[in-house]
Amino acid sequence: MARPIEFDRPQAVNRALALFWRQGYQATTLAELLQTMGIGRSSFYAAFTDKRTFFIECLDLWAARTLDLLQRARTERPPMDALQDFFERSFVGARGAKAHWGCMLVNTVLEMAGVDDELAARASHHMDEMQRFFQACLLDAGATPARAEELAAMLMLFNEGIRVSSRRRLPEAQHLQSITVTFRLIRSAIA
Amino acid sequence: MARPIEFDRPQAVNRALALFWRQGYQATTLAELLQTMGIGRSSFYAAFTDKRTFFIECLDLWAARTLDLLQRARTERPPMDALQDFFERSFVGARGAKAHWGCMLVNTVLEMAGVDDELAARASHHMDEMQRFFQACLLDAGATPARAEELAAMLMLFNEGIRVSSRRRLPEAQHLQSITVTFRLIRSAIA
DNA sequence: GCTATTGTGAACCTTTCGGTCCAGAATGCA
DNA sequence: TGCATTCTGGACCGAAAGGTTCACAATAGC
Repeated sequence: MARPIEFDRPQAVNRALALFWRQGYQATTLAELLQTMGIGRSSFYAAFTDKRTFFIECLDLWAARTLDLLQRARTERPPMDALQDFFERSFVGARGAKAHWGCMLVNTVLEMAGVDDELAARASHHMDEMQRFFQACLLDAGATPARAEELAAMLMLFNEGIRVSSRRRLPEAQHLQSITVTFRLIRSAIA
Repeated sequence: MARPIEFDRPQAVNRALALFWRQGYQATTLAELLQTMGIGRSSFYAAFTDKRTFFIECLDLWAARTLDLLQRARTERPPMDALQDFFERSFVGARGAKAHWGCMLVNTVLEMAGVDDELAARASHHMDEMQRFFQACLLDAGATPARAEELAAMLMLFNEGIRVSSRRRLPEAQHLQSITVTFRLIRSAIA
């Protein structure tokens, strides 16, 4: 053995992920990535194969973290509260400008559909997983199976909408109000 | 005078618009545009200044047409029917794969926010116009001013959501059902 | 302290991007 | 018919993209 990896891999990935999240796949150049990650070209290619493969790694990581966030909230609160908190925290808790970056899955679907369908499909697949989680929460909250499926679809639609909306940089109060109104509606539709 | 313009400008713009709509701004190359429009490079630059300016022209045109579609439907039907038809027709009436292209304004906001904020803001502005139209319809349908504003925001959120959803190529029945459910909800919230 | 091993930075390469330029072709007018 | 005008196709350009290569440097084992 010889020289070990000298850069902090997780940290570098985190920084790159933020770039992809904010700017999308195409608009993020390799030069930007390298500068943000603080590594050289050859180190990048040695560690991550290429830009596209690396993007997939970031995308999957983003999805895994988001799902994990949901699951942890679920252990601490009643199911519907966990879901509502998940949305609210995207806005009130978000440090920096993260609140305006939307959802990386939604961003990717819209950017890559019709351009790189494999990437779009992968993002879409992760959204299916999220929707199944919504559905499980709704079931836990007492909805009938049919109702839970219907409402989970509505909730995903709401998710897609509010993530688009958050990229428009509208006044934050609007988003919070949308969340309140929507969840009031959904809670009343469970019973 | 001498040689007149030899290509069909409106037709060329229409074809280019479809490309931008489907693939977005960045993924659409000049070479693709020229081939689709059936014109040469210099003709393009003579007629449309440059790619970015031309994209803005297409974006504005798309918005104007959409708003026009809404306004015409409004003269023919009761306000809420006009709105619901507007959404349904995006799916059942759409010839070709257009149903999977979503909304060019939404697509542009998500692609360009954080990359070219002027383009994103312009698309967002057009969405504000649409939302104001929603609001007017809701007022006509008998909602109180405050209620109309709130519901218009919800309807725009729904619009954003379903346009994302339509790019995911999910079974079409799901979209139609979302429309039905949402409008049933909104209609009942007016009274 | 020498050497084999392996990660690194920088120079380099190919392709493709958006944009410019110009010679020539096609027209209206005299 | 000939001239002036102007639009067109295609060659051309610099910049920037993603990706490859390689000499060097830093380490672990002896």
